[in-house]
Amino acid sequence: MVTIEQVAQHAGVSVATVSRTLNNSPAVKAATAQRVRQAIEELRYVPNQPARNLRRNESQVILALAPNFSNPYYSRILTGIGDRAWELEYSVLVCNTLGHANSELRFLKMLESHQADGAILLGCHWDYGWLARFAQQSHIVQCCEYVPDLACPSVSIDNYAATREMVAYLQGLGHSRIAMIGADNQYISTRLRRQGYLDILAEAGLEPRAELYRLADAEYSFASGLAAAQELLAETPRPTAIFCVSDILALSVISAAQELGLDVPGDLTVTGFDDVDYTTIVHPYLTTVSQPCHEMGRRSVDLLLDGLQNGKAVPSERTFLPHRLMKRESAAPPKFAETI
Amino acid sequence: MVTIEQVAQHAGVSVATVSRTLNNSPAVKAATAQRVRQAIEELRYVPNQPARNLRRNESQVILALAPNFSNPYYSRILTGIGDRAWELEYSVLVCNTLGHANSELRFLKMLESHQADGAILLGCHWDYGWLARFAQQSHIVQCCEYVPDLACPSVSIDNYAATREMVAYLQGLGHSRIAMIGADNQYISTRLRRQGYLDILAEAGLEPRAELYRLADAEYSFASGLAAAQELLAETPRPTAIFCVSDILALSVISAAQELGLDVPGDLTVTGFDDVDYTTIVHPYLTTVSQPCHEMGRRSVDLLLDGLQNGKAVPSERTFLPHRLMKRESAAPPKFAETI
DNA sequence: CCTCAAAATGTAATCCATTACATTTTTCTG
DNA sequence: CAGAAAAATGTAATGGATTACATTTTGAGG
Repeated sequence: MVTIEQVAQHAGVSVATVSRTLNNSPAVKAATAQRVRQAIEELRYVPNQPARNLRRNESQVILALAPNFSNPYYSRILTGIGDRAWELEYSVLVCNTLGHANSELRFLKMLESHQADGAILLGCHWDYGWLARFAQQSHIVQCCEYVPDLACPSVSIDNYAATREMVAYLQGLGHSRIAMIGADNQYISTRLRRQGYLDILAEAGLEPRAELYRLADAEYSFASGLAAAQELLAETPRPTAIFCVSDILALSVISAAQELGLDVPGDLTVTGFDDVDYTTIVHPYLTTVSQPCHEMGRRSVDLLLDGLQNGKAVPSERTFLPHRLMKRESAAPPKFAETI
Repeated sequence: MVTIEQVAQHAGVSVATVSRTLNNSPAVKAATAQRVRQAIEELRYVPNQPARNLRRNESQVILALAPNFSNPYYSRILTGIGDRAWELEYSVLVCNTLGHANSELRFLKMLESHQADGAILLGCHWDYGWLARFAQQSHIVQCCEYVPDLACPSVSIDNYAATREMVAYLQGLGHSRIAMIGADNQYISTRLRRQGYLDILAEAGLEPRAELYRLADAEYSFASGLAAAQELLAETPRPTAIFCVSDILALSVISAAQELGLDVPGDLTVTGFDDVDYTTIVHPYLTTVSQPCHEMGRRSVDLLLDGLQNGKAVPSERTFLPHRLMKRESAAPPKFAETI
């Protein structure tokens, strides 16, 4: 292995000069730098990054913890993170936690052992005391979700506003019997969407009915969506619209409806959330809320590195990025306009 | 920061003893180890991993290069890689190359700079001389794809056999006008699937016709599949079955068919490849070839670490994992059985 | 209780780069 | 051209662990 020492010898300078040349220090004379660069070239020297990092006490690595990056929603955010990190010459360690606390803990310990400089958390659990500790001691940014009272910057959309907008849109189409499929998890997005749904109903003078609010499992699985949909569609009178907190759930509702011979959107309006790829693969194309996933990922990186470089700027700044209502084919006015 | 020295002092031993305790050396007396562990506990000491790695000349990190991990096929393999690495206490740096040569190169350079111990390549490009160099100097494993004459182990399914099986199945259903949508890339899988298709047609005494073989773009995009499908469906006589080299392409064919008022599988049989999640979200459920993605990922890690530990075992061993024909709804006998 | 091998522990070199501080070289001024 | 300031370079300490080798401790056997 070629070391900096050998380069120094070959170029007839000291290791300090080689190091300075490597780091583009202005203190090196152009001619000397040239000689050093040539030596590097000739010996095919590649600096040992870990050695450098040890000395500088940094790793140039950031962690990205996600429950499951097979989920296209997360994978798009991770792509954004990866792209931005690439531009800034950082590496991203992607950690599939599967929502397991011990996975999250083990990955976050890499911060303590100096294997990573900071972490971006996508939809991680926060019921553990140790997370608050990490947030204090390390550089952490939350993406998609955030814990309200955690001193830790976050990037997300305004889930409350987006939900109100969507449900208001459905009301505007003439729907009044609007059901919702939420999810059995503690995410702030889930809570805010539920609140948005309830509030806008209330504002329209509609009593929210318990039988029109169902839960899918924590991971928004297709199967659990199917079950919830079947229950909702068995109600009489049937809801004319179902607002789902994820696109997969919306697809499961469409599937359940078709199973019953119902036409979407003719007999039933269905809306999703996130706007992942497969919302426009088969008809009816899904009416949904589009999140700027890629940008959210990029922003998280910027926020994290800001903190790393300038020493933890604003501790718990909340960044909300704009969402977009994607009006497509799965939502239409109800067949028999109801009177309110 | 707490260092090993402080632990040593606190426990009344030397740094060597602390280090040995950390690494579970049998040379340490049980009582001493106990004292050391207590000191570690009390001082909340966490070893500096980069320092250790520098000394040991390893990083405990492996690279996983993928063209695009938003693609569910890759993301499932990456999940397998991540899971196995997690078990073996390795970290995985996931690199989204987008198929760009300079991205691949920059990531692979992390091997030279000792930031990673080895790399797993998923469907990367191989037209560059430097890749052969890396394969020689570093520990690399190919997953999904492989370059025939590269001395580098690989894990994949037998694409040739799988394709023959699928096309034979279609022939068995009574199809003789079987079209294919391939992809405009140099992957060995693409080549082998094409060859399998051509060979089995030939063996059935059927002249392969150029107008029944179309190409989607290199990334199997939905849009390019749509275009190819439209061309194929405009042929007269129309093919009765279309074999696609990816599930997304198959979905695009179904979409194109429905646009023309054709029923799948009534009027047209469509098959995919890979068996990603969304093959069973809407009807008709896709008949396709299932790849053991998760296991392929896990195997790649094992193969890589074998090489790392035992110093490059079998240089270019090819591992083929079993695939499975998933007979579902999108394939059926042709409506008007043709005579051969 | 002595001797000696085995077991346990310690000392110091090592991994490879960065950087504070010291030293030399260059440049500029009068 | 001397002398001082500025620029360029060098020396050696440093980061935090591992480990070869040296040393001390322990315990068995006589």
